[in-house]
Amino acid sequence: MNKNIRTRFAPSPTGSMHIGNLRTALYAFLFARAHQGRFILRIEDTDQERYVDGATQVIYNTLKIAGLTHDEGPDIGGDYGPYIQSERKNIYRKYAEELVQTGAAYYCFCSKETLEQTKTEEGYNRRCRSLSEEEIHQNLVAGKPYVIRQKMPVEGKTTFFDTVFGEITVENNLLDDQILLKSDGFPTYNFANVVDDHLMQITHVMRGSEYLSSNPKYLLLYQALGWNTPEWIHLPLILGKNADGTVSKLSKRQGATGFQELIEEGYLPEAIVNYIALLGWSPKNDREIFSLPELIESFTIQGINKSPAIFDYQKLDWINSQHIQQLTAGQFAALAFPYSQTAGTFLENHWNNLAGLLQSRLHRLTQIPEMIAFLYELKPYDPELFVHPKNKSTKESSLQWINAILDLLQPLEDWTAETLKDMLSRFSEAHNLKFGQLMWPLRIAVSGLAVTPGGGIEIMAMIGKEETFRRLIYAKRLLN
RNA sequence: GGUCCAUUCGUCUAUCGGUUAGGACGCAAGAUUUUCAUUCUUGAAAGAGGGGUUCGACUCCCCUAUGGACUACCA
Repeated sequence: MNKNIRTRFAPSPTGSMHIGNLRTALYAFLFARAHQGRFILRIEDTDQERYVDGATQVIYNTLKIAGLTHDEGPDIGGDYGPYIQSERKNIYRKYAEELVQTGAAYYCFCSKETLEQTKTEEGYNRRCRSLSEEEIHQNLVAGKPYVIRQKMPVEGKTTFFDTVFGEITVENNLLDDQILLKSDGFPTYNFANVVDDHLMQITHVMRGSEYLSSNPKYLLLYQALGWNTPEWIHLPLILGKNADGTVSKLSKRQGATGFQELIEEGYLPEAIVNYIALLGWSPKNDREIFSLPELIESFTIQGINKSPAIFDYQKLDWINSQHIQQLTAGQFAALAFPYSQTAGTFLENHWNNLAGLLQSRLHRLTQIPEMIAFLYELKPYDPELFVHPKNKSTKESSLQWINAILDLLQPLEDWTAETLKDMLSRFSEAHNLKFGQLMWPLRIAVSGLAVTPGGGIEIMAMIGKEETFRRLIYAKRLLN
């Protein structure tokens, strides 16, 4: 085991944290932790136009909530800082100039407009490759804006090795002279990334496979600078399913794609982490439910898959329900309570009881309000609900039993689930009734719903005697 | 268009030349439960197509098809 392993997560502060980015962070984190290595956070804010205020804070928050703690970063420092690229501006210039000196890069004075116009011409962006020393000098002293471009070899091939995808070879003449340093003095991602990964001594570079096709350029850059290359580990993409059944890069249209949005939809952070870990990685056994420490224990590079994965909300729902059920009753009650805040004090008295009923039937915390709304207010319902063949329940039998129950419970003082259960089961025995035949109409009457958290007795106990009678009488009228 | 990559049930995946191709979500049926849910049992459901290599291919090679990514002074 190599204890010097260093991985990094290098997001751009552009707003919300996309699920795909979070998964990249997760894998880099898991790999570092699994090998007692270090996990570094670096902010790539080289695009002045896309900068979003407060976005860096979103990154910190997301990593924190997800449990992906970093060992070095802008907020906590480290030996290889600064960890924000905008604060490293002159570092990139130095290396870019060095590349110009060694002939691996060159000044380009073409304006964006000229390039746009000549886009169809072959080699349109290589015009400045063959500028004479004199021309370059003149342009420079004239203060003409310029960028620095990487000079790609015109012949031969470049081959690199990726741990997941294997050996990949491309023809050098297909590589374009990408910009390393922009005219505003900032580096491009393509350059800053290479420089920083080297300077920060990153040993394993993990990133989405959308970068696979530009990797030859990075290899050439490492070679031109005389640096050793890191191990490249490209990750399969996460795709989403469209309404028409086609598949494309996961986007808003297909549902929540940001970590924060998923949290708002009622998913637990540990469930989201668990699910995205499984999108593109497999533990090679049948296990599916993992905590973060368990993921660290199981994670291996060999388990990373090559083919893209489609984000499936149904499976996320299931994983979320599993994590909800693993919560202790106390944890769940505390977590779920804010979602129950739709009405007054009545609920607080029964909250623990109700929470217990909810815990095993939830996929998302946000389902709580709709599931418990009937407790506060009985909505008008269809009397056909009383009909349930499996419980031998008809509208006639329902009316009969509701009448009988009204009489039976009229004198009851001790209105608790235990007593109710006791009285009702004795009643059903005495009348030679299947319990369901009695309970079906009761539950419908007190809830007005076919599906409820808890059975009729629990509901009756929670809403109290007075409300129970009010609802039973309402049902009676409905059935008459 | 060009380049690169990918292709096992609807979805996530296991299989690293020899398996009745396994698991999970979802779906269906059944059991349990005072309903629903939970839990349990069972079922339907897959190697894109065509060529090779091999005693033997899901697995290796080639072609085709399909899908995706890249092709920015964005990352």
